[in-house]
Amino acid sequence: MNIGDAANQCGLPTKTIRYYEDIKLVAPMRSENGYRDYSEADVQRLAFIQRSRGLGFTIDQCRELLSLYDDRNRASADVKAIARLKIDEIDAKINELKSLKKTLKSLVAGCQGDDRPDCPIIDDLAGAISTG
Amino acid sequence: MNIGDAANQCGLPTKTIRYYEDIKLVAPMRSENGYRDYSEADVQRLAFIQRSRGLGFTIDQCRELLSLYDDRNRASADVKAIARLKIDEIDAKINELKSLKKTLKSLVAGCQGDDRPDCPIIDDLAGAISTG
DNA sequence: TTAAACCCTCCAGTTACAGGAAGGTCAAGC
DNA sequence: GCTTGACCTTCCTGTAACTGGAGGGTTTAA
Repeated sequence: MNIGDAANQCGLPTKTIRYYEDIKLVAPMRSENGYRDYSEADVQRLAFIQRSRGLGFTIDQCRELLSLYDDRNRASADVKAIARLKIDEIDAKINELKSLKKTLKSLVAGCQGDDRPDCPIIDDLAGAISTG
Repeated sequence: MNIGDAANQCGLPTKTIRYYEDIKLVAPMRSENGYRDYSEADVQRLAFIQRSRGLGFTIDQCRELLSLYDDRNRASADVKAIARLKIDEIDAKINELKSLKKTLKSLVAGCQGDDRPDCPIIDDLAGAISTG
């Protein structure tokens, strides 16, 4: 099938699919007219990538997952390890964001928020010791 | 002072400082030998950016904050609004990550994690209906 | 005088695509 | 047979916010 139909089936834009071919995640056949020709397996592979990306895996992690997907003898422990790593990454990111939020909230709480120029947020960013 | 000293004082790499000049966040004088020459005000400005970036503000938001920092007649409400916006963005990102984490955790929980190929994580990514 | 430690500009690479130009192909309708 | 529009192709550029490196000039200390 042509790239447009493949795109409809896997839920990825054609641009993205061509990009994935560029970086060698998928390798469809070519028709005589030069058009890409996707098999069902190709589309499933694309859908696999789409879901993995949606879960926050990077392209490199997708590549690793794909090689496990391809490997009929893989150990499920290998897959689990990658997923666990991702969970740890997500946790770290969440904690970082929480800490940022806390700081920002305390700055916002200390700011009058009126039409006067007095602003502890700016003072803090400028390096002054905030009194809040 | 030269860029190296400025870098030490504001906590940014020289590469980054030059980049900030490129995108017109700071505009130091030049010495006769062509070297950048930073005033105390320049360094404070750089430190301001460094703290803002550290709090997760984008460069564009930093630009906005800087214009408020420069404006002695600004309303603190304007600053507060930007900070609030950032808090909302952070909240959205946290929620998204939490949801991803939840999905991944349930997948990991369903996976045996041994040396057998049977793996519900891969099955799920491949689009099969997981039995877990 | 020479070596190290600075400084300069410019170019390429990073991540994961998106947008657009310029052109070939195909199916439908007149 | 011809045109129109919807496809498809490749190639180039841009995004965010830098980082690394090449190739070269300057300053400072020994």
